[in-house]
Amino acid sequence: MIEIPKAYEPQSVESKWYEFWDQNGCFTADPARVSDARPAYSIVIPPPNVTGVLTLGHVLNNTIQDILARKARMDGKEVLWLPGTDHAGIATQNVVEKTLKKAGEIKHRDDLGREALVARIWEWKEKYGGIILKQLRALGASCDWTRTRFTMDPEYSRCVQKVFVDLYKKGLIYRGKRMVNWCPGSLTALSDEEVTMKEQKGFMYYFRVEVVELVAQPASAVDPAGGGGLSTDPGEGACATSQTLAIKPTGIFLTIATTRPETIPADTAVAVNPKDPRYQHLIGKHVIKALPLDVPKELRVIPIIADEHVDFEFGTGVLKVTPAHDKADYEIGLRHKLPVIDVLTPDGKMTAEAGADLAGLDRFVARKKSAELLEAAGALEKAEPYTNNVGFSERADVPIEPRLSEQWFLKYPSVEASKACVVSGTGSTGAPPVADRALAVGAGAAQADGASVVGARAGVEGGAPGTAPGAGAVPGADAMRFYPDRWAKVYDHWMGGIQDWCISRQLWWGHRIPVWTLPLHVSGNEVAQQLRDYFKEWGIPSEYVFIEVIQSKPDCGDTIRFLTSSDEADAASAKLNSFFQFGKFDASLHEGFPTAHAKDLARAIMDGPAAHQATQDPDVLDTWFSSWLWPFATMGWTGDKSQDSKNPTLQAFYPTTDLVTGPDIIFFWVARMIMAGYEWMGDLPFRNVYFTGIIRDKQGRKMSKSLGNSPDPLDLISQYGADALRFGVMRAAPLGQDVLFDEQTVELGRNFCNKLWNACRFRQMQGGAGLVAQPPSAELVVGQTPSSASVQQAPRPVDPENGTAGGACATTSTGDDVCGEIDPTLLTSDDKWILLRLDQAIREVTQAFADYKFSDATATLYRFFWSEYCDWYVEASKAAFYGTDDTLKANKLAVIDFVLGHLLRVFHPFLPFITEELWHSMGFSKEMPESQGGKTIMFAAWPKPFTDEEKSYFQLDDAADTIAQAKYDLVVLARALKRDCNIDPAKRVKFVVRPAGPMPAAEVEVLRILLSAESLDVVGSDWQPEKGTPMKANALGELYLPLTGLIDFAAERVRLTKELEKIASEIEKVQSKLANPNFAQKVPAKVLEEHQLRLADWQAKEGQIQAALASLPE
RNA sequence: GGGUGGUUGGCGCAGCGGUAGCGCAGCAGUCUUACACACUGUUGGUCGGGGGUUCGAAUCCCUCACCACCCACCA
Repeated sequence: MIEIPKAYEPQSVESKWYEFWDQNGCFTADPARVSDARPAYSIVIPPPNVTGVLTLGHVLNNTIQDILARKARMDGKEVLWLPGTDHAGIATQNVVEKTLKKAGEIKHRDDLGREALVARIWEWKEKYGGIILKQLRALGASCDWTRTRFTMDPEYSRCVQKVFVDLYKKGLIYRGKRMVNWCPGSLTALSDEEVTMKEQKGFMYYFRVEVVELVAQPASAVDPAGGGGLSTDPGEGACATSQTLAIKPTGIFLTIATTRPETIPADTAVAVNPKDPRYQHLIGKHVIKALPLDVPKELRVIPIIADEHVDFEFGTGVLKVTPAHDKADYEIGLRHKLPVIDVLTPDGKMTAEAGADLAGLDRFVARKKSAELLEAAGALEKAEPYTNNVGFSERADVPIEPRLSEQWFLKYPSVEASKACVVSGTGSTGAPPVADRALAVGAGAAQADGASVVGARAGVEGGAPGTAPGAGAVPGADAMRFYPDRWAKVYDHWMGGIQDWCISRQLWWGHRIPVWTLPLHVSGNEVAQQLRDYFKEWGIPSEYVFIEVIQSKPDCGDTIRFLTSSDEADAASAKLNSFFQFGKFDASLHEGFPTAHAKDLARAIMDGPAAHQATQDPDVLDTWFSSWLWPFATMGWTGDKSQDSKNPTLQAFYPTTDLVTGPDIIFFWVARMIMAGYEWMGDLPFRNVYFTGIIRDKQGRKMSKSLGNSPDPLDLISQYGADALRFGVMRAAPLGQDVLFDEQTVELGRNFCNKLWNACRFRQMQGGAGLVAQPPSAELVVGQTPSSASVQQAPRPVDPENGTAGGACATTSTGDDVCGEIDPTLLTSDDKWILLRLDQAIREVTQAFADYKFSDATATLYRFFWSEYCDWYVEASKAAFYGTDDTLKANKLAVIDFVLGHLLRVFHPFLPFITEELWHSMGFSKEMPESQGGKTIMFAAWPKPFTDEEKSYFQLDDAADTIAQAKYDLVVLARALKRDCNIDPAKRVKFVVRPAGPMPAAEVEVLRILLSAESLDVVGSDWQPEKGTPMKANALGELYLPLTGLIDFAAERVRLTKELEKIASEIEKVQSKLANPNFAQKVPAKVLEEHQLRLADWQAKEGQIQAALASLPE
């Protein structure tokens, strides 16, 4: 006999079952099993950073995914939950660089060099990377670990390269010199999305400049504005021609407001609004820049220009134009052909061009310094405290610098198709959110043209929300839903104003841009053609390599640009690779290399300076440029249509069903995945997107290391158990709202598990010991019960003590010799009540799933299990268990088993470990066929609510429900009565009941047990209580608490009067409503009736109380 | 500046047109033979302010206030 411990101890249970699931391949998805009867369900994990460790955010996110996956398995779907990690360029490189620096191995990344550093990062990744995936196991995540992917897996890299070449060929990727967000901390360009605005306190500096006129010398008619003196190219030096201009002071001063005085040396104009009457007359004149002071005035002359961009309300209405260091200014510079002076180094220090006073200083030090310089020169008018928004690098947390640099940009593909493809997801009435799909639509089969998608949207807006928008359309091409749907607006807004994406990063860790350039001294076209022939000879298909001749500077020869999605496994590509690494050209002159051609080529290329070698672009791609392919690149996508159409995984599981992620990456990731999905798969990447909230502490603050308010989930798991953490977090996480995390909620989860544990223990004790050890009975297979599926699903645990008094095997009157069969004729009102509650709970939880309202589901589970099952049903069942009627006991056990068997299954997605443990130790697993719960509860069928047939089979009518409910109500009233009469709650007292209708002895006993009464006498209408006996009454009858000689009449009078007052006020409320002539006239009949009933109800109570009051002796 | 979400008892939330509910916490009892990680009972709210629609409003509309987040090149 196995004794269940008094308290649930999760630790050993959790590791045991996780190992069991894992080793038995329970998480493994097999596309071959997908069929009409077994639809596919898929989720791809939002890949955590490979450097990541588990946070509460991950717990929230992955618990939801796990719940969805487990529910889908119980629904009989073939489930793929695909895990993996992201290489996370900047973050990972930073981590490893820091580690190396800390260890004193390097001072700077250059100490190692590119190849060595990347090798070290790989080393680090192999050793420490993906810890988080291991941690997810502790949480119970049912990921298909056999399919774990990394965004820098060779196959994945090939996808990235392929996509790059594809986009390039489509003309969507281009290289250009643009203003980008430059991170002086990480020394790389960033996308707009990686910049977060922060309010910063600083100063608005007002400084004066003198307006001058320039008198051109006849000798040199140079335009001072565009003059070489202010040339962009420092190598060409200051333009001496300016010196020949005479400066004529005007005595007029302009005051300029700026927050960045350190950029004054980089100003190349001063702008005013052309409509600004204050300054119109100055347009075309010049000013002398205030800085740098060590440059002669003549060299600091900049023009006053007119530009609409200038807001004359702001500051002084005069804008200093710094094309090198401000996006808007750069635009102005372009419009007015202004020169660009860069005074900042990549790491944010002032260059020599900023003047001797500032050169070498950090930009923020220089800001103060330049203010001082202005002040010293008498140019500073004032400095006012000022708060403005400054863009920060999300990763490095330093202010970014707008910086002109040469980068790769992407014009987003499939934008039109991706726009407005999201429909409202609120209504639960619509198509099932968890889309059932038979064989998934593969690439090419689906048509997601913009028109049909937009049409779907229009239909919804046209007043038919919730109707399946894609109905009639190509399967798989219907729209996507966001939960909560308000994010669709955010998505639409972003899609509407979409800007080209800067995809190159000046880092070493990542997907290196698959572009090589080869400067030539000969005709590019000729060489290009030669090369194409060459590749042809090698057998390299043209789609693998793209060759073009690009424009070069006039004094140089042509440059050839190659793009290739190289495949190292491919012999031809190996040649290609070695070819591009031109330094190794000679080494490649071995067998198979067409020597003649090679020589020609070598001559063509190498007949020049050594610098003229093919070099690969040094930059890597933005991490998101690989993650946006995640839904299909993880499934073995190749981009080759015929190959992909034969890929069972892709065919079965793409598009994925649900995506669970945070709204903070809606642009970074979600939107881009949608575009990528349309572009390369011809279909959206997922049907539903669930946006989690953000985890905050109980004061509503974001979790952060510095605040120390972010508990380690693993600590919580070891302290409370994974189920407890899951349940706690889900309870606290309503759809669409941030989660205020309090450890207390995990404690509550633990208590809940413990309660569940003990509820099962109670069942074990009633049935005797040894449930576990009992072999399964052959005849206990599903399919023998009367009507229906759900009854058939009801597991009936093997009774331990076949034949004993406590056993469930007492033959029931149905005539079946099935153990634990519920005999409907023996069901008490309590039994029927709990079955109805169970039914209701199953309905609610199932609906909550359909709506993605997991906190609703947990609330229902909590209520049903704790408040209804434990507090009432189990307590009531003790009447039978303490009694002597074995038939009744057996039937009671059958009901309990039925309820627990369903309960465990409904709980399983939320509490996978404890439910699995109990499923087995209670013997439920022995009841079920191997594939439907016999082996693991994971594949047991999700409980269904009762059908009408089943309800009538069990005679689950409202009457029984009402009786049980009234019984419990009366118990509550009686307990309160005991308190009101100042009776020690522990004292067992005698009650007397006068039932309003017939009341079987068993019911009376239940009532007695619930009241924990010493006795409960049933009396008839002829019985008269002693005057003033405290009484409570409801529809069930009147309950007296005879207190011979103990009644405090005065106290009782007070109590009753108080009660009467309350009732009177309720009556008054209803009456006044009914008295309103408008009310009776306008109100629906149902409401009117309901009010009248309520009134009658209160009045009846009033009568009872009044009678009691009247019976009190004077 | 624009947008979104929120404002219901001490805390966290539900209710979204017809008797203001739940869970924690609090308070008072109880080691009642599943569970003190429990049980029983119980105190707290004119639903942010104002206006409107309605027989009736926490619930719909308008407006204001505050909080949070997102977007936006105001130097």
